[in-house]
Amino acid sequence: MKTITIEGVKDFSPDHIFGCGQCFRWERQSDGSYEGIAKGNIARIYFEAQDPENPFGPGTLTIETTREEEHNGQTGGLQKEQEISFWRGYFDLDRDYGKIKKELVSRDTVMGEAIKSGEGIRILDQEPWETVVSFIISSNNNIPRIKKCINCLAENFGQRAGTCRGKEYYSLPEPRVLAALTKEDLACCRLGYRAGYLIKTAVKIKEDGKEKLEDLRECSCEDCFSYIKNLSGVGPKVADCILLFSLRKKNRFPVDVWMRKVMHELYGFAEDDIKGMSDFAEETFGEYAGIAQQYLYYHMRKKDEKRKEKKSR
DNA sequence: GGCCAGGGGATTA
DNA sequence: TAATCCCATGGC
Repeated sequence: MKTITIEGVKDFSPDHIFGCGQCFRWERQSDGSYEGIAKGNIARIYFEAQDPENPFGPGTLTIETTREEEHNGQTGGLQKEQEISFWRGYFDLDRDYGKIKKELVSRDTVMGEAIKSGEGIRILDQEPWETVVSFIISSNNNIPRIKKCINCLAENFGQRAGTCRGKEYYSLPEPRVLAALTKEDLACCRLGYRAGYLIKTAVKIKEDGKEKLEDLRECSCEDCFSYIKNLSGVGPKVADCILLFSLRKKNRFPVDVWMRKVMHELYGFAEDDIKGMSDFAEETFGEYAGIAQQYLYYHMRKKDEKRKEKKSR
């Protein structure tokens, strides 16, 4: 086990980051830490603010990584400096979210309330292939089941990445592995009709190369969108998620049922006016529309939880 | 552009 | 027990 500590981290809450629907491979532990895997790196992470009165002020981010010697994954054998730089990138630590929050609040009145719900949200820099797979599975699906499907894929067809506190971790299968499978092979993962989309997309990515997907990060939004949207099982909503969560296009504004709810309730849009919502986000939030989306999404989820609690009492 | 099937499981009525 | 919902898309 190796421990990395990064000091002076602001606007950081594991609950907000891992709970805002952007990722599916991290699980909350009873002590409030999160355990999961990113780019083949197994880790347990926790955050402690310097001043408990100011939870979103500067604090220490601790990352415990476990890697087995025989495992020679993509980041295997990295020097400590490189490892720190990987996690800094993954947690988007070089972006000043405090400044972004201030800007968003100044441009819009509803945002203030939304940001208060998820002050410590950050957009993770996830692997494109994993994000493509995850969000194809996410279509018309709920988060617990999406997680189950992804874990099942990794455990049955992925590569063993190591163990953390007794739990075995697997990376997601490579495109060439998925491309060689049939719907019957995938039946154990209960992907439903998404299995066919996944196989078709894996064949396409295998042909084009996984690097093509990574290279899209350097391309324009338009080029990214048209390539990603062309994959089987990817419509405009899923494409926007992939652009925002892994291709670093922070201006994308994915509109799902929750966003429709929040845009309807707090901004007064008609529930099916997705175009109006997107245009409004682009005009109002501009380059930070994706980050604004995360605050709004998390805010709505929180609000819904509270509504349910009230009902059950 | 509108409509409906696709899986399956959890939640609600 | 039945209906509804879920971070939608594909195909007609």
